[in-house]
Amino acid sequence: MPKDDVDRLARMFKALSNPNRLRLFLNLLEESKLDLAKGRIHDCFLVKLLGGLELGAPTVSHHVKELADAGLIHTQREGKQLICSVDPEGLAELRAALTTTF
Amino acid sequence: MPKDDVDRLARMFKALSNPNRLRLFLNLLEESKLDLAKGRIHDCFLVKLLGGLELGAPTVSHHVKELADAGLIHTQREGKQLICSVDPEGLAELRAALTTTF
DNA sequence: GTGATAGTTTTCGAAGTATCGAACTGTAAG
DNA sequence: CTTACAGTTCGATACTTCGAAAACTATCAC
Repeated sequence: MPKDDVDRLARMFKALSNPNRLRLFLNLLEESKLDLAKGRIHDCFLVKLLGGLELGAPTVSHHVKELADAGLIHTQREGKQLICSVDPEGLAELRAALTTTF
Repeated sequence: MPKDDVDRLARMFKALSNPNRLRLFLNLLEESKLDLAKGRIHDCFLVKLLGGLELGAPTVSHHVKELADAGLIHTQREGKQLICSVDPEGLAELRAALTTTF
């Protein structure tokens, strides 16, 4: 595998290496799953993603940025709120890297 | 997902978050794949896994320990050498966490 | 025993990370 | 215009991590 690919992969894994950040991502993933039942990709407010994590606003903002920079989630403003969604391509890359005939 | 599970997952991701360590793991994964053709789980010397990585022995030793502690690989001594193999359960956990109906 | 090989432990400095509080920037509502 | 809300940026602090050098341990060959 080319060095650049390994580096990008490592960056994704790093984004998931912090428990709080991982929780954010898993919550979003779970929301996406639920929402697929309704036939569309789900978007989610930040507040909703926190789900009991006791973190300050600046910290959350930082974590969301890390996930976005790593290519794992997508964000967009909608009025006052920030809407997050899982980036399907990033997720697919992760899964592909871990998939073997093993 | 329970906090303990999230923490253990985060630890696995952290083990893969360093490019050099990720390369070690991917090399081992690749070796495992090749060897499945011969019908057994593959073991591999450290030296072989390095594959051009320019790292000192202490650094490699440290990385291997991190991967083992995270539950991603299994190690055992064989004479002078250390034999590494992928831990199938750890790998399965990772994959399960990233697998959705998404 | 000696020497060589393969890996480990300890320790260090440089660099990076997590979290927070305070101050700031939109955006919507009144 | 003012207030409140949602998130961001900045700066500080405490902590972690990567990689290396030096010294160590364990194993094999002689």
